[in-house]
Amino acid sequence: MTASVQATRQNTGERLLTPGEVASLFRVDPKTVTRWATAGRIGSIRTPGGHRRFRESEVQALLSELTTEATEPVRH
Amino acid sequence: MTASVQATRQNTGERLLTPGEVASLFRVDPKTVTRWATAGRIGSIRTPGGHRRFRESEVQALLSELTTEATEPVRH
DNA sequence: AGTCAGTGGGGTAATTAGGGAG
DNA sequence: CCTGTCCTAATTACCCCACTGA
Repeated sequence: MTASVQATRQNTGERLLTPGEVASLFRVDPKTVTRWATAGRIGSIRTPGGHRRFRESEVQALLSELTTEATEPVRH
Repeated sequence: MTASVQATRQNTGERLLTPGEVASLFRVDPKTVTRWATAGRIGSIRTPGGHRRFRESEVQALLSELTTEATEPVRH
């Protein structure tokens, strides 16, 4: 089927990450990532079952801010 | 859309997605989408052979509803 | 007639959510 | 204020084999 491959990429090429994957990127516990989502520090998509998925683009953006590492905490 | 793209179209112009396509959108396993249908979390249409198809509008609505969880003011 | 990726059904590990205490 | 760990329950992921769909 040729349509399946195409339909997969229709959504702006937005890749989603699991809490565990995000946790690995930040070197933190998955629970911490969950708290970030609850506090609204990072956007999240919930599956019908209640599990969270995170946009890779948003995660990358947050990682970029970390590499810019200022001595002063980022005011949000 | 007058040319080549002749995807699965219903009378209502409703596009149908396969379990694999829906799974890609939510970053879950196709089997998980099947469980959603079994649990009634998402509507499904069965082919004469028993395979499930899902309405794109319903899937998109699910994604939209569950996309923004943070009601807290997010400042950047 | 065939091929072959995708799906369904069943069952068993691995993640995750949520609260709570350190 | 933020994070890592412990706990139970729920959800999800990966394994098998047989069938469907294009």
